[in-house]
Amino acid sequence: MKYIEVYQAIKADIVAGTYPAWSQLDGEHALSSQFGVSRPTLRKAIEKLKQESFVHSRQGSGIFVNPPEFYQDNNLTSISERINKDTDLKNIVLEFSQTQANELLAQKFRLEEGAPLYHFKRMRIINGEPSILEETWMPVALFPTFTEAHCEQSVLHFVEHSAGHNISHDAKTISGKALNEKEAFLLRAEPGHISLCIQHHVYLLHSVLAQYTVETLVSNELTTVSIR
Amino acid sequence: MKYIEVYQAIKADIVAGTYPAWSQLDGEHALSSQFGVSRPTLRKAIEKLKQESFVHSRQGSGIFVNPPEFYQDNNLTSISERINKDTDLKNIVLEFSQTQANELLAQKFRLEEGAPLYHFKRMRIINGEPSILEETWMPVALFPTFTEAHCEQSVLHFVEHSAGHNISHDAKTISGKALNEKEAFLLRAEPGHISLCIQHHVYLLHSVLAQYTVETLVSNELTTVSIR
DNA sequence: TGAGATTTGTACGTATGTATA
DNA sequence: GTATACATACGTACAAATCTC
Repeated sequence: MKYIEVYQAIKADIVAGTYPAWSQLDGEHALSSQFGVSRPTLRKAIEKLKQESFVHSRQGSGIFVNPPEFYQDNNLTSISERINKDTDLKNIVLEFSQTQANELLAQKFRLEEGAPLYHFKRMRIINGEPSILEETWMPVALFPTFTEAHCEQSVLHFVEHSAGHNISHDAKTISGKALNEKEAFLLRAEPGHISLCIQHHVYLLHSVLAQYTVETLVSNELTTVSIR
Repeated sequence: MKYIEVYQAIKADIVAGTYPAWSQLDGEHALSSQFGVSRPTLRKAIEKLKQESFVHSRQGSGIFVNPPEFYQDNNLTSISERINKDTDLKNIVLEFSQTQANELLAQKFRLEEGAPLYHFKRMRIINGEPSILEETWMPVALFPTFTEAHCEQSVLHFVEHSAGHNISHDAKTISGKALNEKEAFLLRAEPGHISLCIQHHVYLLHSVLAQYTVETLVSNELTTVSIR
C-alpha cells in the first residue's frame, strides 16, 4: 500500500513540525516523483491527509500545511485511530468484575437479563493529570479469554486482534453532566463541576454490540475543525 | 462533475428509504454502467457516500446501506453542509444591533478594541419546538452590506455568495452548561437544566475570523458515528 | 476443506477542465 | 493572456478479501 507509506511520511514531517503552519507543500508532480509513485497514488495520500485535517488544498493554488490545532487529538477521533493507538497512555484499572445484565444493558446488548458481562472502570492519566474516567461493559460470551490484564492496554485492539472480531462502527453520544462527589474526587475537581461525557457503542458486523463505554472527561471542552 | 451527480442520485434513494438498512447495493461494475460513468468515477461517488456515513463497504463482499442513525443530521456536520443547507429551517431573529468589540472579541477578531461588530441573537425552531439559541458576532468591516434581513436565512451563505468571501474552516468547541433563567424560558426548559453549547469560529482564508457564534442547544445529547 | 468466481481495493497512465497566480 | 496547479474523468491491470459451490 504505497499511498499509506507516502501519507505516513508526509504526516510524520508535519507532526514533527518540519513545515511551518500555512506553508505550501511541493506540487503534486514534484511530490509524486520525489516519492517514486504515480500522481493518482500521491493524490490518494493527500486525500487522506486532508480528511484528517493535516493539510488543505485549493485548485490553482497549492497544498498547504494546517496548524496543529486542526489535527490535534480529541475523543472524537475515528474508531480506527482509537484501535491502533500504540501509545494508549496510562490506564489505571480501578475495578474489574463480572456482573449480570440489568434490563437496560440486556436491551443494549440484545441479551437475556442476567447474562454475564465484564464490568470495569479505568482512569486515564494524560500529561500526569487524571483526565478521563471510563466505565465499560462487554459481554462475556463474545470474549471468553478476556482478563483484567487486558484492561491495561487497548481493549479495542484486543477485540480485533486477540479475540478475532471485526469492528464495524462506533456510535458516540456527547452530553454534559455535573460531576458527583466520587467522580470529582478521582478527577481532582469540584463536585458539581460541569464536564463532558461521551458514550461509545462499539459494534461488530451485523450490528452486534461488543462494548458499551461511558467516558467522563475532566474537561468541559471538545474541539474539532472542519475544512471547507 | 459527474461523480457529484451519481453521489446525489444514490444519496437521494438512501434518504428516501428506497433501500432497507444493511441492504447491499449493486456491484461497482453494475452501478458504473447503470449511471454511464467509469468505475473510478463511480468509486469517487461511493467514497463521498462513505465519508458521510451513508454506506460502508468491505473488500470482497460489497457496498452496504447504513441505517438512518448513522447519517442523521447534527450540529457537527461539515462546514460545507452548513453553508449550503437550503432548508435553513425557521430562524427567529430576537435581537440585532451594532456594537463595539470588547477586549475578548477584539482579540478573537484581531481588531482594535471598540471596532464595530454586528451582534445578533436568533432562535431556531425544529419540528415546531424551540431547539437552539444562537448568539453571533461579525465584524462590520468585512460585511458592509449586511442587514437584519440576512439573519432570517443562512448567514454563511451570505458570507460566501453575497459578500464574496471564501470560507476556509470552522473550529467547533463543544461544552456543557447549565441554562440560566432567560435561556430556559426561551427554550421551554427548566433553569439549571444541563445542555450542550457549541462555539463556532468561522475563518476565511489567511486565518481571518469572519464569525463567532455560540449555539445553546435545548438537547443534552449529540451523536456521531464513525465507521471502521 | 478447497478451488474458483465475485467484489472491492490499489496502482499506473493519460487527457482535459478549471481556478489561481 | 499565459503558465501553473489542483480537480475530474476514462481506461486498464492486478491484488486481496470474501463468498459460493
